[in-house]
Amino acid sequence: MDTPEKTQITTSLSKFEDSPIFNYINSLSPIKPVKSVHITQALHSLSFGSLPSIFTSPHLSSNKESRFLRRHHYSDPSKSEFSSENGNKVSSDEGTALDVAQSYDNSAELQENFNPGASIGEVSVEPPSEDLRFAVELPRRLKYGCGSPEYDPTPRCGPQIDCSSELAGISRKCSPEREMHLQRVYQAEQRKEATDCDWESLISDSNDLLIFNSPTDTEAFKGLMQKSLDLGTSFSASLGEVHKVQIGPSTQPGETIVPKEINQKRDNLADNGNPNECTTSNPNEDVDNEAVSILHRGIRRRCLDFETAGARRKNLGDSSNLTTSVGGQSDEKIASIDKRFVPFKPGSDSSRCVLPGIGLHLNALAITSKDSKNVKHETLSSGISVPSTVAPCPSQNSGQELNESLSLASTDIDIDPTENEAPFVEDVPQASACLVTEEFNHSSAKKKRRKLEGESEACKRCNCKKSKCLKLYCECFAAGVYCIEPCSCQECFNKPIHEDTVLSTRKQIESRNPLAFAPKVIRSSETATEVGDESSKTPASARHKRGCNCKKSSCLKKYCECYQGGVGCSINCRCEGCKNAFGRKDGSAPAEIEAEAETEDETEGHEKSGVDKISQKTEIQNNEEQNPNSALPMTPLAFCRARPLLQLPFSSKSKPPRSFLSIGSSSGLYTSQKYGKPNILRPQPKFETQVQTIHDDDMPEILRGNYSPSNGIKTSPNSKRVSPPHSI
DNA sequence: GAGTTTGAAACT
DNA sequence: CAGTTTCAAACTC
Repeated sequence: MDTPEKTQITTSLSKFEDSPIFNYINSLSPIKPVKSVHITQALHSLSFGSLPSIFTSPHLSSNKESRFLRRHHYSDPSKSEFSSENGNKVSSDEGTALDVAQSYDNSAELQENFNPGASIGEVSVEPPSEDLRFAVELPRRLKYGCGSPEYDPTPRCGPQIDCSSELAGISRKCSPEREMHLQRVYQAEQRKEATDCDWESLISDSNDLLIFNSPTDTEAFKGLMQKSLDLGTSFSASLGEVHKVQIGPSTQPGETIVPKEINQKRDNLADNGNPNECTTSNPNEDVDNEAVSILHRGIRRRCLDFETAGARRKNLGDSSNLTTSVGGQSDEKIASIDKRFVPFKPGSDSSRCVLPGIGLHLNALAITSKDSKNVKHETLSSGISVPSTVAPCPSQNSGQELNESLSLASTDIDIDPTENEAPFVEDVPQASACLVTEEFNHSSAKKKRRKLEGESEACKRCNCKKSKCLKLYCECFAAGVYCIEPCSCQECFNKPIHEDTVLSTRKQIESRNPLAFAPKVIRSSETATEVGDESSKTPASARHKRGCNCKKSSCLKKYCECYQGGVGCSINCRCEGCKNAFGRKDGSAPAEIEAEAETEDETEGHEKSGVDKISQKTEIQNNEEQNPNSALPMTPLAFCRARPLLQLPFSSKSKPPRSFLSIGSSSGLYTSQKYGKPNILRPQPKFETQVQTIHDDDMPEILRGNYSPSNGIKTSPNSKRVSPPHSI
């Protein structure tokens, strides 16, 4: 491989030598050089290897080239596309040229090319400033552009090719109205494209599912998915550098990003258009950047989405890494991968249920058998920590039927083209469902809710009337997710529209109680691993963070958070007459409980108070198990204290840290089981959430190893409320 | 579906 | 920190 590539490279280089001038000329004339195509092809085949070795920057160039090559490939030189591409081509050439000669001229040309107006072709009309804006708003347009009917739907190689050119055109038009229009078109087009590309279909499906209100979200997810495909993530970084170089040191990072995104998007569009066909290049690179930017946006809007996306992202990244390792990846592999991801994919996932992952403490608490199953599937299949939100949130498409069964089944079907991937899919639908549109009737939502809850609590739906969904009374808010359609809340402020309010409120609450949004139930890894009997295992391994304060329910009803979470009561509980089937406060086994319950009923109240102390000792030991945190906490905190919503802002600012992403997933009910580690966290709730997330993403193995509660726990057993470790 | 019960969350 | 109030879920009818 190498040798042939080198030879090709040499040839290409020779050509490139000419490139500077050639490029310059090209820039002057809209007509594209035929050579470029060949070169690009050669480069394409070459892949990154050779060039990159020479320069760091080359990676970018190489990547671009590959992209460009594709484009050229697909598009005829005569077409306008080239004009837009010229800039790109130039850049690619530049990369090579830089390597060889690093001529300033080239850099200058490159800058020009990059400039919005740079694309000499027809597209390049816009002033740079607008382009930047464009880039910022980005992906949407790009994609929309592709989808937009205005452009030639009939692509030669694929619709997307044209799209790239179109994008440029679109970029010109930037006006918001245009965007709106484009969005509409885009959505419509996606469906059309679906036939052409599985990817697109998948994505479109996800859209249909509704998770994403805005196309941007979907795109973000797309980006994520694509990201998974990334051949070399390293390239993205290198790209960033390259852009800077090309653009000029003076340019700020933000600025640099814009052009990058644009180019990338263009490329991506082209690539995406025919994933199967085009896959050879690494569209992923671009995607990463895009995805990140997009994600941020999307994330803000829906915590859940973020989490899921992040989780997926990780997953994708992992998978991608595997695939990427192979220099020239076969399209087939990628495609297969994509398919796998697809179900997870942001689009599908996010669309349906929001963030299971995020901070669904409550969710975490209540894990139904289904949930657990789902989780298991996820873990097993992907090994990824995709939070499976239990509740099948009704998909918009489905209509109200949503019922859990439907949602699950339908989602699988709809979303996944690949049935094999089904396990993944299941999770996805649930999560996405939560997000759904508000269109659903509240009443129906309640009914559904009850049904779902009974079976699985995956999606939180609230019925708040006075709290405006800005207090912990609201399950959605408490879970760190935005309210969605199924919610029958009144005067709800827990919506993306009121993001600021939500965030500020969360901060206030956290200031009061840092652990307020931490998962309430901490589960040990043991529980997580086990598929079968959640209840049986969970009680032992998992415990409610703060413990309950039940007096009349005997911890036998859902009024009891411990019971609701499927965990036994612990020392932390102040409950009276505890009969928790999952484990009494005193530590008696569930079975015993039943037998004893009757006798104890009266006495227990007293006993507990008295016994509690006694049991405390024993439990304390247990707590050690539960509180593995001591060791772990550090890592989680380090990652992020983030809570879903709070994190969002962060994510928006900068790429969502993995932890962030993971958080979502981990926090999710199901995730908690998976990760079982949470027990470790117990002592410090915040950590818990964080830790969990961390586990999911990066730390899992470590945590798993650590998770053993054995670590000395510092938690104060007596006080239900753990002193919030001051955050960070 | 309406009303009651319950316990967490919020407030004082 | 303790007591009270508020709130929404859970539950019952």
